[in-house]
Amino acid sequence: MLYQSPLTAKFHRAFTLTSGERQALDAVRIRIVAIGANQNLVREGDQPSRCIMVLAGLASTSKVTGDGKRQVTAYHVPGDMPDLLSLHLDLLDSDVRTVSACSVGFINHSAIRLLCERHPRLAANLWRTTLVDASIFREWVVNVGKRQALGRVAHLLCEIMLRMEDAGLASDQTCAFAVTQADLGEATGLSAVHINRTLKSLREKRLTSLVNGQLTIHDWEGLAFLSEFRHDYLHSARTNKTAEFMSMH
Amino acid sequence: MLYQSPLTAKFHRAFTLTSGERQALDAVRIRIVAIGANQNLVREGDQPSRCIMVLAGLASTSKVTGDGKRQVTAYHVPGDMPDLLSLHLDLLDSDVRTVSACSVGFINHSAIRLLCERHPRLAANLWRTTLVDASIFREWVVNVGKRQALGRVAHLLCEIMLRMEDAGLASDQTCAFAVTQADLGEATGLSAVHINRTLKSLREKRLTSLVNGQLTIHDWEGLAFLSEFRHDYLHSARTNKTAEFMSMH
DNA sequence: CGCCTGCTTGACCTCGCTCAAGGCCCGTGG
DNA sequence: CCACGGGCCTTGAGCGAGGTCAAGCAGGCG
Repeated sequence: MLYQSPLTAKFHRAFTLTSGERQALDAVRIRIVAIGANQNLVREGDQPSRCIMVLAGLASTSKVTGDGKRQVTAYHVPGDMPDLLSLHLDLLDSDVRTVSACSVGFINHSAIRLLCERHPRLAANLWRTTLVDASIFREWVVNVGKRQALGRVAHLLCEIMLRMEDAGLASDQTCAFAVTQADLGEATGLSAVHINRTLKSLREKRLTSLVNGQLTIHDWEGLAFLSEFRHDYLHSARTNKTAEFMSMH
Repeated sequence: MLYQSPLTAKFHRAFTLTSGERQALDAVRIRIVAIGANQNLVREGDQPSRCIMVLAGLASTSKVTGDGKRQVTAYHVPGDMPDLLSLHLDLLDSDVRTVSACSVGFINHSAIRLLCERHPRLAANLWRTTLVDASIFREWVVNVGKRQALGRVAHLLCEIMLRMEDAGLASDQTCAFAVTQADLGEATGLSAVHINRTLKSLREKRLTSLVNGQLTIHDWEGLAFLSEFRHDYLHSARTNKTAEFMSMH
């Protein structure tokens, strides 16, 4: 559908909207801005009065440790709302940054609050998206805590591919993933040098390749096996309990 | 207040309840059960129709990796609702287990849904608690991803102490924390042997001691400095934006 | 053209793992 | 009452995954 609000599109992917919901979503003002790579969108300690929605490109949530190093805790693909949590938490505890050049939308908290008050099903689904985010955080704890380098990187690549597919941005096991090897190090808790050797190994095993910001998975089975990847933690929008439940009313 | 529902107590700690809210909370049926240590409360793949609230003891959320090892992704102190997410996610992606012997309350999803529909402020605050959980997950990613053993263990101990304080269960820098060294290994991504050496080192530095299931922090400043501990990510209930905002209406 | 960013590879080192043995405490049964 | 066994804690020894440092290379851009 042409001229559909990105917010409408996000919900539309999850379940069938009523006309009232659709109208309310389309009515939400979104200020769209283009931003270059490696820029802060919001910073730890900020108290924003609006939320971000990634419309194009790749963003990340990260924290800086005492020695100036950065740990990425999440990547955000188009459709994600990285700081939706600022709706209920007074202070942000992480930075949200662009990784590649991005197009982002800014949505005022007040508009989202109104939406939640008037449309409980939309509220429930926004809550749900933050729960999926939490589920991904849990998997990342496992990833950095238990897997070794090869599986750890492989797991991350599997996740990115599936999430890009869900967002309709992958085809033929290929999607954009414009990260540097140093970026991957920050996300996996490995050094950039070791990321390089790990990617080389994955390439030599003919599992996957990451060149020119394009991720291609040549052997999904092999990569998933190597990384013990189970997609359940992504709670893919295709099976969406909240929508089912609430549409029973 | 005597005979107050644990659910009421949880919210009461966050903000001042209206009498309607209080009545609704007190009316929620909670089935209370005592369970021994190291028991599953719910399992990965379950589709529960009720939520757990920890009333006494220590629980954890964890996942098992292919080689049978376990990674703990969160600890739960009394007042926490470890699987509140099952309200909106169809399948659980983690196990929830008791660590020490626990008293837990079971609350039906239907009761919580009713509460959320009729009392938006309670709904917002439940949402908020899941956002705080997510914030803690993020910090755990940083902890396992970037800090080395000494700081990693120290950071965890700081977190536990603060959360137990928030729950009103710590005094004099001492609280119950009935974990084995193997448990701590599963939570930090370290081997039990190395946990032993790390705790020894923390003991020798006169920072903290963990004996007989009792955690004592002798030098908070020192321990926090060593682990770069910043408490902001706990979004302590004392400053609670949601409650403030919604009571302005 | 020169610089800067990112990729690649080698050499060396170290933090934390594994394996192994011994000790302590406590519950159970002879 | 003591012997035994099983958790859990403790410590030593050796090893290996991954970090650090360093150098060279390729490509894009002012």
